[in-house]
Amino acid sequence: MHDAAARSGVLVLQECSDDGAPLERTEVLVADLPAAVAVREVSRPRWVWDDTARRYPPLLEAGVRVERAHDLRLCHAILRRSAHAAGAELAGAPDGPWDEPTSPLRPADAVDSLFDVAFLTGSRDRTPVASPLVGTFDAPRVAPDPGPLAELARQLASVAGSAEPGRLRLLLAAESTGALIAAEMHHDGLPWVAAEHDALLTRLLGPRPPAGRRPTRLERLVEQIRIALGRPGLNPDSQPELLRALRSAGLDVTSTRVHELRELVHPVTVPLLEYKKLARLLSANGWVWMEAWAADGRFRPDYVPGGVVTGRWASSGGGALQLPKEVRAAVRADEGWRLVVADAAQVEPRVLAAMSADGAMAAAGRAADLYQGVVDAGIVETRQQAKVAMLGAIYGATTGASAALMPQLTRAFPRAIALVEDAARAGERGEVVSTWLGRSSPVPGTQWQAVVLAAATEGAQAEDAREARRRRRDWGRFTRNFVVQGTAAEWALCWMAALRRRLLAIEGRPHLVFFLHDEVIVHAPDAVTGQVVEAVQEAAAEAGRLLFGGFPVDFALDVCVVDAYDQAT
DNA sequence: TGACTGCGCGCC
DNA sequence: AGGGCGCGCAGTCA
Repeated sequence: MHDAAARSGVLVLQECSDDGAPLERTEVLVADLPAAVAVREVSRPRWVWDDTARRYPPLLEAGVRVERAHDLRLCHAILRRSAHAAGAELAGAPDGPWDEPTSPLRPADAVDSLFDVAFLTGSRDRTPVASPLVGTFDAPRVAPDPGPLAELARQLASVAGSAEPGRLRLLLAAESTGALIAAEMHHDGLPWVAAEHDALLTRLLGPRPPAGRRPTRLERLVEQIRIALGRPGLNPDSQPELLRALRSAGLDVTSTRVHELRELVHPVTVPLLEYKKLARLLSANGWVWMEAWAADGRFRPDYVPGGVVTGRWASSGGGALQLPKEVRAAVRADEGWRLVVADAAQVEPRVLAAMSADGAMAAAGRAADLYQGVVDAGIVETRQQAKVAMLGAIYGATTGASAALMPQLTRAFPRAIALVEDAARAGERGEVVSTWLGRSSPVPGTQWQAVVLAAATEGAQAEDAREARRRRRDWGRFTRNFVVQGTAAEWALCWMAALRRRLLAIEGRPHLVFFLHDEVIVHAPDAVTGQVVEAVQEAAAEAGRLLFGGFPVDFALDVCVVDAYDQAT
């Protein structure tokens, strides 16, 4: 068990000038956190706290916005694993309180904790100085049970002593800003028109039925399915039951998947496919979902920054990152406001071109549509081929159309392909790989190692050897994808952070309301949508420069200004 | 009854 | 036998 006090109520303020240099020590005793944050606005403070997901929501409730932060929990997770900082004390430490997942404070608890607040400024040598509230602090010695001050010292030391301090600093800043944005987007919410959603459900499913009953449209489809299969009591929601019924009707299927059902010629296919589609809509985004997640005119998902190993965000509850296209009509700007929807085109190939300094691939990306650029360069014949080949290279396809195109792709983009191949080989050897900014892959699990070792021992069974090869290839595909997906996530974080900073300077408080890996939505007053579009574009270019400096890779965006999300192309 | 797993499908 | 997720349901087991 960890000391709860180590995670409670402590936070730090490192004050910086506009260019990021630490300022002289100023001392503020903080008895009221919201007021203190407001007071510091002029001097670009960076708040250092244990966990944005715990600290920021109550501040937002109090009407306070934080411009910059350092999230000790998220940064700890990155630094502990980063190959660039492998020599640091953080890297070898056993699991501690900073490795625990977040657990948001209830607002009432948060208010109590405000009185535990410590205040800290950074001096020029980056040595933290403790406030009187927490006593004298000898940086960078590490306490056995590191509280936030000791943890900050460890992190700063870890970065400073790393092989890539500049990249890691950018990564930690981007990750921390992402955490701020996640909390703000939850607070502000995605505009959601329940009446629109209800109309859409009613049109597709029929009127809302009493609890426990199917909507009329689904009920009718069930009847047709039962008749077509000659099974009066069939429950199409039960996969085993449905599979048995299909097989005893003489259909040669091994699962109930849509792509397999689509191949069948039988009266059941049309109603069954329709049923599956609508049943999915009902269970994932039906009336029950609407009341749970979008009841007050805003959809407020819980975003989980850093929730995916690659650095992508995850979400918890509400399926925020799987919002189906068909319900996006319910996402509608407020009266007098619009939605600026921006989608970054083919981020992963562009990121790969920049990481590998592959000039030919970057040149193909000079076109707004990178895949078309590949076609125009005469490398493949159709856009579809270009897309399949490129994604296959990034995902590690070994068969089919994608694999067949690999030789052409390798000739055209030798550096890019070498980068992903190297990442795959490293993974197969059990090595760690890293993104551009230094987020590293996990070491393969002990099971993986055991299998590979077992297969390498004298007298291994053929079966075991096959299994080991398969596991190795699987892990290689994971590490291959990790470097690209992870770097794309870093680009997206920088894009969003740069955009957020620009939005703060625009009248009328335009704000981010949605983020989906390579797509953002800004809710903006009608009068400033032009400025917002410009800000989105500038932010994309800035993100490219931040990560890749002068390397000439374009990050093309599709941007549109709409009333409702479904109008976005 | 609740915890867990596998399936299938939504998103990128 | 292409990477990463979350979720709801059915089914299973304790």
